Amino acid sequence: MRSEDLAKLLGLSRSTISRVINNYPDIPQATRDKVWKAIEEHNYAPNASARKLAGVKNKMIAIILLDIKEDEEPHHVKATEDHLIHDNPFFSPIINAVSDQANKMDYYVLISIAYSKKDLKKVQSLFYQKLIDGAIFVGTQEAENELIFNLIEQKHYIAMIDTSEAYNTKHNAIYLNVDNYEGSVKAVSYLLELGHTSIGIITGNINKLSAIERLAGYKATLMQHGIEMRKDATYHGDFTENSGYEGIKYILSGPNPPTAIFVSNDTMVIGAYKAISELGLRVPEDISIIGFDNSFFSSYLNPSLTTIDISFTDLAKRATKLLIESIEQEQQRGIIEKVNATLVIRDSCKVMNREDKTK
Amino acid sequence: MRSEDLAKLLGLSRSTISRVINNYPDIPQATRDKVWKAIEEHNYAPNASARKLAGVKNKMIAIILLDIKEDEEPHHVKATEDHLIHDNPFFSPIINAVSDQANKMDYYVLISIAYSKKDLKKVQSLFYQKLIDGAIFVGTQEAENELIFNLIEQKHYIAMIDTSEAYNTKHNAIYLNVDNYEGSVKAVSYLLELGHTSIGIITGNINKLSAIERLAGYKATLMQHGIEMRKDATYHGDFTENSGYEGIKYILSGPNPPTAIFVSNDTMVIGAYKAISELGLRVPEDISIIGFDNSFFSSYLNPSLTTIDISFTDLAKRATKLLIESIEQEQQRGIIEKVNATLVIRDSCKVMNREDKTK
DNA sequence: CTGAAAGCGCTTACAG
DNA sequence: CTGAAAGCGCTTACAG
Repeated sequence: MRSEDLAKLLGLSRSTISRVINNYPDIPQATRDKVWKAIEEHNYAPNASARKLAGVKNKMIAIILLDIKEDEEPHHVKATEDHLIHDNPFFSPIINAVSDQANKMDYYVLISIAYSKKDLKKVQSLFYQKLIDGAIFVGTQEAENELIFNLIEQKHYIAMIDTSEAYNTKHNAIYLNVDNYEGSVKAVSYLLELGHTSIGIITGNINKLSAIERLAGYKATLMQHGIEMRKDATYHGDFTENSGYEGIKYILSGPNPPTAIFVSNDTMVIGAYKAISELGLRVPEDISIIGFDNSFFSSYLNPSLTTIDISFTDLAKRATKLLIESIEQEQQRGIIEKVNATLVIRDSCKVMNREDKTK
Repeated sequence: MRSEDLAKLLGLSRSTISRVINNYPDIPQATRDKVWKAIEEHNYAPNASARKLAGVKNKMIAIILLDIKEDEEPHHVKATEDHLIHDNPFFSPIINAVSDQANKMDYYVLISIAYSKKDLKKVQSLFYQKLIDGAIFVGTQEAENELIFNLIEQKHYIAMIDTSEAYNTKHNAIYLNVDNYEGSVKAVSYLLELGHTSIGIITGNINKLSAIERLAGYKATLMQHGIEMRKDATYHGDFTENSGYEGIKYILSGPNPPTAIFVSNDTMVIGAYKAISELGLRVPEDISIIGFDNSFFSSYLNPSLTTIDISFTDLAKRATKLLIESIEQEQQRGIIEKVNATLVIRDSCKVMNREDKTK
């Protein structure tokens, strides 16, 4: 069914059909009703390609998940031979939130997962083919910057989630990031409130901004309370389960172990719990543990993990909203926003009482 | 950049540009090279809408996640005020696998999550607008059937994952389902092999095909071994965490509790573990537990859960492959396939030794 | 081998 | 208020 057919059926012209569909004024209610009725009846919908070609907006954005393995593996990602990345705790909430927000604003969402430079070329071509009006990139690394910055310079609308915003001043794009610093301040402050004064840390991969910021928040909070970082309670991990395991073995082997440990992400906590159990110790009775990320599994750990939630849902929604607004206004925008990190209290940290402290 | 511009630049006609892009024969290698070089240089890509309008296929499919709450809540789904469904363990692996398979076959993927009848109308319109060539529906329920069957009759290409295939004989669509029966046969057989002879069950919501089939496999396997189902070791749950909790309390309160329990999905195991812990018992020393689904969290439970894996990845890949093949051949196909369920052995079931048995 | 032209199904000034 | 016509950027018979 084409608009032509519908027009003939009703004794009208295509122009009129088009006008009622596009809500032009100056059309008598009677024709309006007649047309809409026929549209419903015949399941007519204007051909999307024809509309687009005639100048109407697509209303389509893409969400691009990057998992490109040139150097090291990104955060939390374990790939199988098949390149599946859904183990990434960001995956579901981000896609879900983008989809919902876009839907709410009447946009379609194309999903694309890029594992290689070649896949990235395809992403680029989404813009050149004018298939999409804009895109949200998740998890870009240094190596992808050039391609993305090119796109931005070519006046395409782009939002980036969880990417260093170092370049923002030069680029008209939307950057949404986690407030890692604030998150670790909250984590360490909580431990201090519980009465812990000896707090160790297992850091993430210190090449990553997130690891650096989380460490900085830890350090600053301790200093503010007149506590110094202890070398023997600090382990440089890399965000993997195994480094959490090693970290615990290292830190708890000392003569005077801390009473609490800030583990820089939840994935490392899995290894940490294993090591603690092997040492015959218990969480939180013998050692308090706090994580970071509020990964999907953290409430299923035993004991359930007190951690820092960084609402990827919120991040994704805001990115989507800002991107679509920017598209609708036909104006590129340079925006940096940080999303709050919040403490999620569960069962892995205990209150210190006097005996514990003096012990 | 339009093909016209490129043509002028090269002193050729649009026809020729189009012919090299679409790989027509009878074009001298020299012109081919010249054109491709210019295409690369100028980031030219044919406008997708124009191509589509001129008759070239879209190469776009949609993945439709249904979560419509007219009667009861679907399987495993907890919705927040925001309608997010990403807690569903199917979510990530299915989207990821569809995306990867489609990408491999050079198709784009549109994602749509439908929470209401109204959303479903939008999905319908994806077809009418000719935005997509076909779609994969996940988790449809009775109420959505009419709309989907209409689409099928209108010669649209459709695949359905995890839906009753009862209607297949009437409809030319691709149905991919889990072999629930085989899965529970495997679960119960494994318990029998370990030496358990007294095996309880917590069923799922018995209105659902999956719950019925899982129960049937359990019953049949016991019968085959000359064991009868015990009323006092059977609890009718509903796939929720809470019903797992209640089920354990009920079954283990009897005078002669079973040594193992088949819990019809992993979500209920979370509740079951809680109840067992409250009763002061331990898994698997005091009671063996086997689940179903191999949900993302099952390896993080403590002890890690022995369960049945139903590879949604495989399911989704096959559905995608079949759908796209059907689109390419321009022929609707009626296909039903069941995907294997496999046993994943972890730490929640113990071997029965003689003392246990005679006890 | 390659160009001119029709046609895909819309939207939107332009007339009336 | 509404129709006829141009135009969006391609592809593809049709000629040559």
